[in-house]
Amino acid sequence: MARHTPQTHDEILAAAARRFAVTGYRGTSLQDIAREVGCSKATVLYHFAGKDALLAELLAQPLAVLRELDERLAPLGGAEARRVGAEGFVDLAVRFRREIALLRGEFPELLAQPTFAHVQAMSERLIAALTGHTGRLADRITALVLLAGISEACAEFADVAEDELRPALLAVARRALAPLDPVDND
Amino acid sequence: MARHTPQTHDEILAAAARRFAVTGYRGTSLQDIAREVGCSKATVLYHFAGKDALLAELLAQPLAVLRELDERLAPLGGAEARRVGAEGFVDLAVRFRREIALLRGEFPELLAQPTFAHVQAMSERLIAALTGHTGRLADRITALVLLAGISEACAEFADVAEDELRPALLAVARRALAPLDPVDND
DNA sequence: TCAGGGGCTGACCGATCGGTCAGGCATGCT
DNA sequence: AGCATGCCTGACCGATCGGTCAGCCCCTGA
Repeated sequence: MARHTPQTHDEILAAAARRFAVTGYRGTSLQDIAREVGCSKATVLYHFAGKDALLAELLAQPLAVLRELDERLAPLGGAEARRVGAEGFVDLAVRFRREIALLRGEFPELLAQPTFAHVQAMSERLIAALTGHTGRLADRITALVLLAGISEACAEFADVAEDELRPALLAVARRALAPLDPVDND
Repeated sequence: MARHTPQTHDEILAAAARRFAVTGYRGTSLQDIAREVGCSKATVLYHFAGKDALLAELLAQPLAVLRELDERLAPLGGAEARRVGAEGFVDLAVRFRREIALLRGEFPELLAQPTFAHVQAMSERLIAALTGHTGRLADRITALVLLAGISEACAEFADVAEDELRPALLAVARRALAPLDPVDND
């Protein structure tokens, strides 16, 4: 039953990603992951400090990219913040749609944990950027509809090719954000 | 500790709605609900057949309205289907945003249960209606962005007044759907 | 040849879950 | 008074969760 190969670490990670994407983080037990890999639950916990460590490793790369977008957005304002924010987030969501899928709906609960507190702060700044920092409620509603909608669409259409998903999402974002700042062209 | 009043049923229901909205359906235990009511867990299960019965009763009304929208949508096509679908769903989401909030992200898992199989079918028909039944992938992506985004926005802005939330969401929906069928006017 | 260590395991732990059950305690009808 | 009924409870159940631990197997290098 045992693989006796040092790549077990990666196999566990891949299996966890698959299971999380189907049944969610909470809905997936270490037993489930172990069964999919073909090893024991203890082996999973030998390679990873805990269930949360598994999730953290799976999310490390997309979170790093999100942080980069956050920093890129910091000095921007108005129409440019909106454009860069929208394009940056669509790109992020499309690239890491499998990782987004495995968070499916557990965003609120998981982000409430102190481990991911900075993520919540970043997403709030992203929403502010998408409004062009107007602070108007209607604009914030629009921005949230886009962020949540794009995330869910990426999770749902995980099997669709990037170059088919990305332009469609960009088009929706542009349409939804279009009238926010009429000065904007391009 | 006991209330000894026949309205315990309603108190449990209200407490469950409050807890579900904060920690989600899965994240809320019968103990949590009982503690909030000030009764024992056994009392909760005396008034309700099970945890799922609690959820079913909380969702009964919004699901009935969704079914009504589904029937209203059945004979429609093209631009009219899109308009009625968008307005109907925004109205539904705004009216029952507290119920939507308590599903927060658990939609996929909960709707996967056979109990809610018809809900999934209805939401697929709703997406088809929002595309004007074109069947194009880009249109289906747009529709899903809207459905998921509006749901999440309603959950997030549960405290915003209806007459502030509804027009903002309708505006986003109209903007996002606008170019789908250029023949459409109004 | 044999010691050492990395990889892996079954057995086990305490906690918590949803749910069951027999019985207590008022109240109201006969 | 006696009985039935509705409401509620503590104690308990089996299942499952994430996580721990002592020890086994096998490969490697001295």
